[in-house]
Amino acid sequence: MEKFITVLQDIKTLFNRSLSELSIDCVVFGFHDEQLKVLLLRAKGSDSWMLPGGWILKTEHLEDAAYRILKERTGLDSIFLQQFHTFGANNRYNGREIMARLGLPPEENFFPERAVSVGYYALVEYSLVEPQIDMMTDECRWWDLSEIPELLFDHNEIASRALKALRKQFDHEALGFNLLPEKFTLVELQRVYETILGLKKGGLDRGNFQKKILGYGFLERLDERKTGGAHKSPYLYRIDPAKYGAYLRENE
Amino acid sequence: MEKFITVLQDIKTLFNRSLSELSIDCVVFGFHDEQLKVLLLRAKGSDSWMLPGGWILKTEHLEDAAYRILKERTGLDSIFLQQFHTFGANNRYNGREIMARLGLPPEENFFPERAVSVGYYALVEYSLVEPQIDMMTDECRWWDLSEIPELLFDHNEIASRALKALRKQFDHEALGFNLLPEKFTLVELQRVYETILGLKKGGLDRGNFQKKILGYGFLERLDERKTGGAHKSPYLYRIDPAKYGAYLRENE
DNA sequence: CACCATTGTGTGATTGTGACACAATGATAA
DNA sequence: TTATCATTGTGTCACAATCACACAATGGTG
Repeated sequence: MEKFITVLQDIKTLFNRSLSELSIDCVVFGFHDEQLKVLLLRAKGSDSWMLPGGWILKTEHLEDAAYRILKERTGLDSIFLQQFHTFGANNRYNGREIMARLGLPPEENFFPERAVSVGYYALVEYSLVEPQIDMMTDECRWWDLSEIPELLFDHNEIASRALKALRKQFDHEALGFNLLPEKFTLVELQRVYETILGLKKGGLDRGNFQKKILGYGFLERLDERKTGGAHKSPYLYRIDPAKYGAYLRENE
Repeated sequence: MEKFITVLQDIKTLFNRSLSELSIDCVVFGFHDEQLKVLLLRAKGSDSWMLPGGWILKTEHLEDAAYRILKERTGLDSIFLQQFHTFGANNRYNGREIMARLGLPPEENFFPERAVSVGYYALVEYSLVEPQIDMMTDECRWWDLSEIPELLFDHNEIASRALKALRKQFDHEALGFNLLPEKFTLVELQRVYETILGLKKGGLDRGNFQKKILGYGFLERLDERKTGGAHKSPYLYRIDPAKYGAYLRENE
């Protein structure tokens, strides 16, 4: 139990430098094994999982806080990050109940009475992420989207709204490559779209998908091909930053 | 100057019952004279205008607070309301500077050091609104969207992002009738769309517009027609709530 | 070196959208 | 009463976008 007392001290120090009524929660999406993944943290000394999140320093821009929190959890600097909703139910969580679930004495409750949380979702390249715990957690790892357990607070709702917002944005913007390495094949990109849209493998017509994506005009076909499969080897593509910038300016 | 002292007392009382680091700002859209309008407030004893907004009671759900604030300004109970962005720049405003602009002594500054604001936009029926001032303001009235002056705080940015969010949502959802009376003609609805999308009168093809809107299947054509024009009189339509509900369930 | 899974690319059918046409009809005014 | 006019309700047609499918090309496998 001593370790919790140290943790409590650390948390209180951070808390005093931060806004007390507002927090940030992040839904970090990754893509691996043809599956959409979400980064979750296991609260210290418990079996309860939660989204990565944190507080906003008193002098810190909201968005900067979100980037900082993500950097702390993933080690990544440049991340596709999108604010999608602010969660303000007055019963979003019950500090004493959470303390109990964490095996801590409820009367020591350090969670603020009430906190509103700004939700962000992030798209990251799975292989570059090195999940890192923070002082409130014991474990940080990827979960399959379909296997997310019951989470602390209102984090299940936040995660499901993030997915909904992501799908909506996917319908209108080209974002899929944020989840892939720098070089990728068009079929890999197609799997990303199928997974996010909730379709089965091959749910999108390959020919039509390629025509559509290439029609955007910001993908650059490399001379390189991906080898290793027992079949014709596909071209690798990457984003042409200049053309992608032009595309964004025209369509945003 | 005494009146400000009373006001300060009232504000402090309210402030103590509310969250201190978080506020709400609302961009209220109305439609009149084939123009999109926004509801603005003039700060007490000054020429500076601002968006209607307010604080969230400590026990109040964020969304309930938004509805309450809108009810206080418009007198309306049932309103189309949409959260669109949370504004968290660390320099969103400077309390002392604002005090000066209001003709108040900067050292009496009662604005909190830092506040994050949740932005909502509302669509209301213009004719039903009775603009009402609050204790911080002298005047509340509609402004033409194109004539919005320089506003206090970051309210110009909030208003312009609200419009952007509104346009985006209009592209994908049928919302126009929220700005019209219960019964309306299809051409009236067309004017709403043209205005919001920034097109000129007739910018949308009448025939195609009607086919598209009626294709949604939730408009009910009444036996009534709108008379008064020196021409063939158009049918009146209204939303069929059951069919609209079904439409929302299918498309949301 | 034949086979296979998959790729690159094309084609024709279907659907959706945009531009336009025209008869029908309230009000207006001779 | 009736001709006129602006506007409405509705239909047509061309074009573009999307969809479903086809087939030759090819890297690895056995």
